[in-house]
Amino acid sequence: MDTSEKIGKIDIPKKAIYRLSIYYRCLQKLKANEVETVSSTTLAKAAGVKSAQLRKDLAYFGQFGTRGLGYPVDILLSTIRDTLGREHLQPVILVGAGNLGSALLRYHGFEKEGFEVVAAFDANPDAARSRGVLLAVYPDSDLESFIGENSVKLAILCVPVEFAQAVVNRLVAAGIQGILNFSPIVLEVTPDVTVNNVDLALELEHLSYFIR
Amino acid sequence: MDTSEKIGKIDIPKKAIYRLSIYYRCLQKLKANEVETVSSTTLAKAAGVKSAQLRKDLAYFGQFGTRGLGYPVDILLSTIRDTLGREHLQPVILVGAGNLGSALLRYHGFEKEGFEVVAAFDANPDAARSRGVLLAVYPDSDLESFIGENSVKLAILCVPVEFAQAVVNRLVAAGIQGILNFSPIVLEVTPDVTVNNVDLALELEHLSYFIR
DNA sequence: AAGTGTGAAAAGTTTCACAGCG
DNA sequence: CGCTGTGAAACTTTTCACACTT
Repeated sequence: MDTSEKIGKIDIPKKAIYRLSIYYRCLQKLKANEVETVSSTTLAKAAGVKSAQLRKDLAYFGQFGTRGLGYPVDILLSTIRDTLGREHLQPVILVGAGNLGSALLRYHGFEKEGFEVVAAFDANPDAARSRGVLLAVYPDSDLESFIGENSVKLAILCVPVEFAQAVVNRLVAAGIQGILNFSPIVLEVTPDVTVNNVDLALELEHLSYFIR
Repeated sequence: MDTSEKIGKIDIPKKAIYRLSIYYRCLQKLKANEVETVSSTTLAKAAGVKSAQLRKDLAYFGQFGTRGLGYPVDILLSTIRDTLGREHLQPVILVGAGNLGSALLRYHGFEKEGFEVVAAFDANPDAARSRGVLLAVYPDSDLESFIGENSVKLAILCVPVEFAQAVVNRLVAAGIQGILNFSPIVLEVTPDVTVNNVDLALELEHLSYFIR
């Protein structure tokens, strides 16, 4: 029974999944430098973790290291890509093209890492367009039909905090399964939906505790 | 190793400190509604945690609940504020007023939560100014003197990834103790400096694992 | 010799459950 | 009675250390 009945994802620690993304970045850099093999010590140092942790993390989803040698960069890259579900471009929508939202649209950090923001929505599309956003900005009434027709599963949420929960309810009902939430609020969703909170003021507050 | 003294902050779990900020927000809302007392069950629900956890978290830094009644909103608020080191406005600088950086300057999420972004720095201040930033944008050569003269301890870092480590070295040497880092890179700092990473693409990647 | 894979110990967190106070 | 404060149990994650493979 300890041989996992639970298929695939179930028992990889959540934090290990975050680290997988970090490893992925480091491996891309190595590959760009035409490195073919890397040891757990070297990769761990680049990723800012302990080598034992790296080995354990990788072991969660297979054995592909060679003892005495290290890990083949190529194989690790494609395995992590598959594990993270990044084989194909994931379409993403952005809801709330206000100050922060339209900034994110002009910022190309997502595209660089292989996510395509396919559309933006706002209660007032014209205002957003005037903020220098090049992407199509639709009225939020089009949300449901767009999500359905384009099978979008991921959404970035930047609406004002007082509207956040209501918009989330609509997103979830329309089929969104993952939400990157920038509003400082605890969102309620069904258990099959994953919410990731990015709360900038909270991060600063946290820092402020650690400075003396 | 376990030389852990009870000197002030030392042994509150790190995750509890994050939650403290969340509780703080919820309490502010309660106070705005003129609620005077709140039970652990109610506050916990608002914060999205279990009531036992809330009680344990609060107990880390004192006892101020009244059995049978709950916690006094006012006292909790000021205690958390003190614990987080938020008694006084913390000045913050922003380094790298490019796309994301200047967006954050126009976004007022920090000010709303009581942080004052006092200055911005960029290798090319004119370009930043043209992005509609109202705050003073200084050339990055002024960093060290500004930090020294204004005793700034917190910095938001939005420079391109290839410059990030070099800029951080300068910030740390100049006396910065907490860094909110938006570059997708693992920064090396001395142990007395705290780095908080906000890696937007990484958050999306993480979500992408959980959708099926 | 170099470096993975992994059980087992340690450390860190959360949850339980209930005594005890107002 | 209602609700806090908290030891102890349960669970999660990290680290250690070493057998084992190339």
